[in-house]
Amino acid sequence: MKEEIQLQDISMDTFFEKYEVKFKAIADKKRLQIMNILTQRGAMCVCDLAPMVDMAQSKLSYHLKILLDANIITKETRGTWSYYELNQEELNHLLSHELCCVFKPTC
Amino acid sequence: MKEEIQLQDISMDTFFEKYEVKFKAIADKKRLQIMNILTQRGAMCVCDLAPMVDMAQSKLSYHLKILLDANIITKETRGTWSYYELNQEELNHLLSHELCCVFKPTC
DNA sequence: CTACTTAATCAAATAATCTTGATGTATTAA
DNA sequence: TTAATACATCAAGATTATTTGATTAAGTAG
Repeated sequence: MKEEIQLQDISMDTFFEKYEVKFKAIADKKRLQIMNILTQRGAMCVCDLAPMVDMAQSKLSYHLKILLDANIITKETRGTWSYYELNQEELNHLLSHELCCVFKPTC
Repeated sequence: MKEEIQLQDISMDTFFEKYEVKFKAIADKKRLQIMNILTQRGAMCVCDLAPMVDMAQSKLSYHLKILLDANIITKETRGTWSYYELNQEELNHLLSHELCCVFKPTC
């Protein structure tokens, strides 16, 4: 019995950690702004996104990596360009329907 | 026209800040664990919650304040006890239906 | 009143995150 | 080949967040 509870605790802990990463990724006004732009424009490369969010390239790459690691966005490299896009499925699992128009594609 | 865009930008900025606070509040495994317990047990006082999450009182109060300030939980003081409870309405506006059983009351 | 319980808050120490400018790598264009 | 563009990554410093133990305040019980 004790082992079962222990096992349960461990898996819940892993579960909480997983959501900590995801919520942490979207818990930033700049990253929410990035998500909002990707909601409206679809896939975008870093060089087009940078002026829209008024960020230096290295800073934008840093924030995009956080969203990417949390599986909030996806990345597709074509030539020397990297195109980033919202991960619609992931966001549907995470956010309310209400937030659809702002932070999730297909409103 | 420019003023309108400016105004729009300012309000979007406020909007992103608001969600930054809310997502930051739930972007922590300990606070997610607290929410999970409140989901299962309903309103609880600090002294009963503390041993369940294995936290010192001051630490738990700190985390509860973050959730309270973000309107994720509500507080009701009775005598010397403070009872904390999930804010169901707020969470429904924020999280997917899927997360209902874990982090939101009434599954 | 005194002792005890509950819980908020504070200050200091520690830890985590973010910003900045520079550097490296790959691709494209001349 | 050379120059330019796109973007990732790094290291240092700056900023925020968290933890800890102590203190305070308010309520309760004897």
